[in-house]
Amino acid sequence: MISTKGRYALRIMTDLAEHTDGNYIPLKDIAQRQGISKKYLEIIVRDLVSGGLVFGISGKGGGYRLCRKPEEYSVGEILELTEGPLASVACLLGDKNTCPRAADCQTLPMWSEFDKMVHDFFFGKKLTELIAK
Amino acid sequence: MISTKGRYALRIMTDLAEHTDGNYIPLKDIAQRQGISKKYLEIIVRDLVSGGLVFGISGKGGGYRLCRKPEEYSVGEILELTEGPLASVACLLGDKNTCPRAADCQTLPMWSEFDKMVHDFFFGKKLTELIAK
DNA sequence: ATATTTACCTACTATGTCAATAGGTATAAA
DNA sequence: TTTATACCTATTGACATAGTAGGTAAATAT
Repeated sequence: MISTKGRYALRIMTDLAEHTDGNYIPLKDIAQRQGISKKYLEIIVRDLVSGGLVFGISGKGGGYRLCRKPEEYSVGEILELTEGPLASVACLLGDKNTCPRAADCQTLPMWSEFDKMVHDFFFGKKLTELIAK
Repeated sequence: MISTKGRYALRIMTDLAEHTDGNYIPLKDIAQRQGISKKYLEIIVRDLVSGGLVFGISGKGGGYRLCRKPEEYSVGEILELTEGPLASVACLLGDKNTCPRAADCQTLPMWSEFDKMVHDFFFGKKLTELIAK
């Protein structure tokens, strides 16, 4: 289940993509347009900044801006940055934490197949596809 | 993320499917074979019984048995029974709880598309496909 | 009858995650 | 120097997860 964090992150990104006009967009505006608490968005946008997806500057006239062109972002990288790995089962998370029963597990192949499908879906989907209405 | 409950439920079901020989299979055996605490499996198998997927009888010689033929179970119904709805975002859960912004939401169509893909994947996958090695 | 094996039931708990809120500091422009 | 913004640390209430503990009821074998 995708949490609010990832969903809101996506809405921040689409909002920024739509309101790009050379200026920096203050978070207050995004919060208002999206109807989400600005305080909560601060937490989320921080991840986007530290992950190098958006750029922020302080002070009057400050705000946020995308680092790249909207079509160069995949939904997957936005979700992974804010939600953590998109793995569908814990068994597929770490490389070293592999379950001792992995070799015999009858369900593992299905989880791998599912995981690949999910990964392909979200990393194949570009930010611009959400905006184009 | 699929939790242990759903994953273990699936392993109970495949175990039952593989060890069907006319007799009832005690949970103790399943727990041993699968290396999972029997106490915890009790909780999970209860859902399977009340959901009508398996049948259990008490007493010596008792245990559990599938209600249908293995090929008549989908992975999806097993997961939904034990994990609850497979919805990927809260927005898609209730029919009445629909977000007031649904009509304008730019991300909702993607979540719907994703949801359908997940649903099709798990409901299209039969229990027998996990066993066939 | 009684012992044994099994399902079935209720309750509890430790840990962690989610979805925020609160209150502050630093920075930059007017 | 005021104002608007980003940026930072800490806290909280509610809920879910992943079990554990200890019992009762039912059915079979002896």
